[in-house]
Amino acid sequence: MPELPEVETVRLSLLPHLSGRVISRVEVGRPGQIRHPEPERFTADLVGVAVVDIRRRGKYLLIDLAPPATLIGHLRMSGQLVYVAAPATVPRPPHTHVVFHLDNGAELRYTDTRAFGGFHLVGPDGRGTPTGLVSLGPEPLSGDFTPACLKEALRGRRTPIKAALLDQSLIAGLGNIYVDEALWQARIHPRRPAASLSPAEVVRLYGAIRQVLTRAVALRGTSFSQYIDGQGRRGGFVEHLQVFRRTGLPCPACGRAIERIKLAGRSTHLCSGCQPDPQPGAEADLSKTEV
DNA sequence: CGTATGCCCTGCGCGC
DNA sequence: TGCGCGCAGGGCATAC
Repeated sequence: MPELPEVETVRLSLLPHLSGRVISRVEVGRPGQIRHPEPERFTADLVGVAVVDIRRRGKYLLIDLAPPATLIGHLRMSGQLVYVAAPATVPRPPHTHVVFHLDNGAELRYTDTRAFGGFHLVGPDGRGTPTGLVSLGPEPLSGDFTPACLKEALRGRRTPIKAALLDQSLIAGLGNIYVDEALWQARIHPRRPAASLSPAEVVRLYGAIRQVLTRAVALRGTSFSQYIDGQGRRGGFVEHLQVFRRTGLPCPACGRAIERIKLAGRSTHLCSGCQPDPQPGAEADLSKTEV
């Protein structure tokens, strides 16, 4: 599941290959993945267009083009964007929904088993920009993001801190993996109301978010079964996960078994020793959701 | 406005 | 062994 570190890794791995390349043809095998404009116009408008740069905002990949336009991609759960230098020698994987042919004979292939991801092609007027990108919160790894920013984002929110951190309009780029990891590192229970965090806890959480994301980017993200970067390589952060997908294994800090609960509609991993429950009385309700 | 819920989609793991 | 069911989950529309 590509989150900020995985999308950043895809960006870095694609940039040297795509920069300056011209799109010669676009194949769309599954029109539903083209979100804007209509698939016919999408493919027509991209022919003869050059790639100038690749940026990232949250989990969105922004491919800047010339003449001026931006190809905006989102990988969602299972999307993969892979550069293939010699397409004739590499069979297309199943669920390859979009193929961008380049002027050097290479292909940029978009593969997505669950087909949640997709593309927007947006001109200089910005029409067709995904609503989630318009309302996206601050970049957690930018210099602008400070503990005061985090405190402001959480202000007045009664929703669980986990749900707040997953809300892309509050902070950009965090998903299920890195939220669980950051909350564990900050020793904060995921169910704590967002606005109830003390100033010291906000600072701890801020540091944890920055550190977890920075390390994950350095290790080229986390791979389970789906995620690979633009060259088909797997991420190295899996071995550094402390709680995520480690239900029943000992907490690296205290040795207590990692628990798994359901929260904000997401599976949530935590250590009840290191992350004290805000409502210990809700024990009976919790047991129903624990796995 | 803030918060909660359901849907999109496919592969996989579980239970019988 | 084989089948069917339910879960997994990011973002967005919709409802309250």
